[in-house]
Amino acid sequence: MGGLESVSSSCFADVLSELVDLTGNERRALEKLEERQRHMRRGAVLQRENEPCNELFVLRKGLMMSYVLLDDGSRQILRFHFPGDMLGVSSAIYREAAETLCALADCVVCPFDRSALSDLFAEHPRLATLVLVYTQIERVALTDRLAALGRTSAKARVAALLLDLRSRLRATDKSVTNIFALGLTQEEVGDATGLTAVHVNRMLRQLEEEGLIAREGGKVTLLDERALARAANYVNRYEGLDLAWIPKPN
Amino acid sequence: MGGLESVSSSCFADVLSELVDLTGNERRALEKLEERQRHMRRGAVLQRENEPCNELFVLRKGLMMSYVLLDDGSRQILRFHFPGDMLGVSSAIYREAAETLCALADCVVCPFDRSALSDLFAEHPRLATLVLVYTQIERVALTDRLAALGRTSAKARVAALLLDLRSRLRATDKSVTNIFALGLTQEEVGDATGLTAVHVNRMLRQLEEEGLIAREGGKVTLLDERALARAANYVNRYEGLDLAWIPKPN
DNA sequence: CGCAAATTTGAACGTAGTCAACAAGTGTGG
DNA sequence: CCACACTTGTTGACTACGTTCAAATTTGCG
Repeated sequence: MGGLESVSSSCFADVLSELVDLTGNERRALEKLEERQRHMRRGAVLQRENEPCNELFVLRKGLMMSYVLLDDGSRQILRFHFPGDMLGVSSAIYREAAETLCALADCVVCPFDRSALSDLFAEHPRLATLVLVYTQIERVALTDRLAALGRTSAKARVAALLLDLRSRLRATDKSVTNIFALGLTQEEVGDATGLTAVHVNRMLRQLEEEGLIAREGGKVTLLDERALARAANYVNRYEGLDLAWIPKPN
Repeated sequence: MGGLESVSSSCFADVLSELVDLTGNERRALEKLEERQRHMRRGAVLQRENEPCNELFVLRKGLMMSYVLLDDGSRQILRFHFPGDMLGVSSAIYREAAETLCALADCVVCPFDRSALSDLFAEHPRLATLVLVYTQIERVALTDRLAALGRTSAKARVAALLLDLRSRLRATDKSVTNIFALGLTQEEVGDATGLTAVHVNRMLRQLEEEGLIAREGGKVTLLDERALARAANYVNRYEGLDLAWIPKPN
């Protein structure tokens, strides 16, 4: 995908360094979390809801999702995960995982022990603050989706998903423009937006008929981002941060 | 409400000490976050969406909620906040608040500066881990609601709200039984569950007709908690924790 | 007591779900 | 290379859950 990728030894450090400049020591400490690697095929499950989970992960390559199953068999996708994301933090505090982690494409993940987190914080308190900041950005993304599911139309939710996926794809791959492969089935889009696959199909068609998007060969083109964002109540949560209060490294 | 309340000098420390035993030093450090107090009347706004927010808060007394407004004017309540909760963490990382914090009853809150968090983590790394654990319990509660809004019926959402409110009330006040005042209008229940006030009313009536709850004088009685939990896919997220990996204090 | 807010109920409507059938891809093994 | 199975996408007809609108009633409170 578009030339050489600079392969850092810590994907998570790359994400955090978008927030503040990291010191060499901090980088090296983060690299320890990604010493081990595990390859996964599309469809493979890394962690299953209600099963013991002793590890956390950094996603190094690929695309994953976390979801829960309700007892009528329906599925709610909670979050899509991109390279550099830390996975399984919320499950790590329970005896049994709160959500399932599943690969949507061939992936590379780096597993690490829960205690590695406390160790990290003990030696690098500023990283503790940054990890908290990272999890809170996720929290705001989750509450945005909560509001979307609770209070917006089917069309708005689908539009919001398209915008969000595109901007998160671009965060890891600058070459992504307004045309991209979404890499999800309509069923998966439905499970993320709280809709049926049938209705997702209708909403995509409607967005297409209104000239907001185009579709061809599994690729989506965002034709009118302004109108999409308006239809979707979309806010990019990676902008507008204020981290000036985080102390300089010692 | 039911006798003398043990007034600790840090409500948040009380919450964390449900997770692990705190040292005297840790407690004293947490007390610093609650040195200042501010009283608020029911309906008062502590922080408004899209306005600058320089502070975080610990809720010491009362009941609050956080919500967002969509541009069609509808409201989504994100979370109810009880004594001992830390508020405004996610907004503190932005220049402008991501959500509004509003008092549902007369409240006492303790404001503190964002930098107090980094300072706390620098001196007490174990508290950094505990704060992370605290925010992740909240995360799981949010994803439970995300799944409820996306995939469950109106009746299930209302039932889940009743169960959740009761168990969280009881967490701060052990005298709460299966009968309690919910302290919310049906409109507020609707804004939390993604329903209209009218439909909330019908769902409450239906739960009543089915013998799952009783209502009288603004108080709700949970008559059949088992059946309610079944109807609601309810999981108590304050159980099942595993924090044995957190190191002992030095 | 009198007013405003909250609750309750009914009727009509509309968004999204369900069910079903078919088309278009996608991958596999013969 | 094709036949086959299987997943995914597409479309239509019908259903139903929850909304909207409106009006009456109850509750809380100054």
